[in-house]
Amino acid sequence: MKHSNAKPKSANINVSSDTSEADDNTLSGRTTIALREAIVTGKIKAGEKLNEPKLASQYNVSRGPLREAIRRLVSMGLVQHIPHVGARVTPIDLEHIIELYEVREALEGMAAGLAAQNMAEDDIAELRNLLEIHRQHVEENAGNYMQAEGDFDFHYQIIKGSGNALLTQQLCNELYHLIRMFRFQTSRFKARSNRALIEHEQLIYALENRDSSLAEMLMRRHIARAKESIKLHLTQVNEEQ
Amino acid sequence: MKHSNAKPKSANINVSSDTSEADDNTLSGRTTIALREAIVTGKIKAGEKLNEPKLASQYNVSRGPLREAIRRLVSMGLVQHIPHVGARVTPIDLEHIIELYEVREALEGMAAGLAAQNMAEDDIAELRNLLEIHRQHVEENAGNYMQAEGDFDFHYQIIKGSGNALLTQQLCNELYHLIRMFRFQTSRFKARSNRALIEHEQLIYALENRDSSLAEMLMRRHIARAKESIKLHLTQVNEEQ
DNA sequence: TAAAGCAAGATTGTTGACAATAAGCGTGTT
DNA sequence: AACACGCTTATTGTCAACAATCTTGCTTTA
Repeated sequence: MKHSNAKPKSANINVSSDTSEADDNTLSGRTTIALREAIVTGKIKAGEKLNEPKLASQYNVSRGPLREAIRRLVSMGLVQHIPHVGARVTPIDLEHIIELYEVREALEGMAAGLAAQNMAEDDIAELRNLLEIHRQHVEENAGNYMQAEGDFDFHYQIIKGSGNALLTQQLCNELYHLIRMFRFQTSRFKARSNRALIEHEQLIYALENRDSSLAEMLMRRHIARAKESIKLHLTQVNEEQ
Repeated sequence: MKHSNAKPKSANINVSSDTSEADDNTLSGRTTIALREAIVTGKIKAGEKLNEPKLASQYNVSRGPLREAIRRLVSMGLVQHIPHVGARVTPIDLEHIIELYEVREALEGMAAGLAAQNMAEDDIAELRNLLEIHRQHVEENAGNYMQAEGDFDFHYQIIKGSGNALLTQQLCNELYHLIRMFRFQTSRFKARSNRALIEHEQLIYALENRDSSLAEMLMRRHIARAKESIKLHLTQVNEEQ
């Protein structure tokens, strides 16, 4: 919720509004969101232990709701839990990231293909607007940060456009925050902004023409390229050390 | 756990052993498994409400562990939960099933492609044994029930062979039980046994030849065909009513 | 000196009671 | 007679205390 202040309004329409979390007006629900954001943004660092009594007093709740929050984050993959030992924030290494991008490639590829079949004309037109906003941002700010969030909006819209609720659930509620966490941890690597814009434009073209297999192929390549880019950057970093 | 008694040993090596559930020696862990099986096998019917005090006394646990079990099943998609209202077993309709098979097509397609690259020779050889066992069962029993469980073993092995832990987690721990629940509810439609055997054999061939794109394509078609078969059967049923 | 065992402390798992919310039912009003 | 309001009851959400388990540091022994 914090980072959305500085964003342009139109680029923020759907990211945090329809994830069915605002209406969770229960203590454990709110604690889940608060804890999740703390972990994703790095306020609680990767590998750090989650001490129940400590965190409970910190968030002004009892251990009950806090435990429930932790379990939900476990099911998202943000936290690892060992019985009778405790929970700690999932430490992410290169291998995890690659696995994540392979799953995204499969899932979002399918989503793009379905979106080409099912997405409403208006929603595709909306994607073009989004693309223009992103283009402006890249030109103005030399493409950092905003681009990442804007990129999410773009993917988000296409996933929703697939019309597959399970697919949307898996990507937007489960894996989404894992991706966010990773991006926060490796936010030093931005690049690929212009390239991504071109790939997004091609994708919109495929959607407009209702070309399902092309849309799927473009999305898969788009994500596969991002994966390769990350692999390259991160292995370089490892070699430096 | 019940159905594994009658199965041949080699076909049961990995289904319920390495899902990291046997070692969850905590009350909530055991309750999760018990409740999950009750839901999957239909002892608790689809759409039925989960009353916490009632179930707690039924499973001889307090409400705490039981609530935790329910939340885990929610994250698996087996149960739906509304704050301050309660939890009920997810009612499955045709649309849900189609969505599930689309996700499987994407995920297992990717898994097959990766398995062609990463799977150990011995494990591929083991698949051939599995196939022969299945073939015998189809011949002997005119292909019912066993085939479904045997089919799982086959897919299970390939998914694990992908070497992608996240992919395996998503399919074998999250979606797997949703598929099982659906199959229990629609167990009247068996068919496709011979066809499935042929498709499995082709898939093994692709894996043996390390042909990644062929393996992916065959797996996707295999699942897409199963989807179409179900769609056909279930729409027929609806028309009858 | 190093390794094994033991004991104290801290942490997680579990329980039953209390508070808050929603559903169902009856009554009263238009 | 139908609708709306409020009360009762059942159910979920939350809490704080208790039990079981693990970790840690120290002592003891080979």
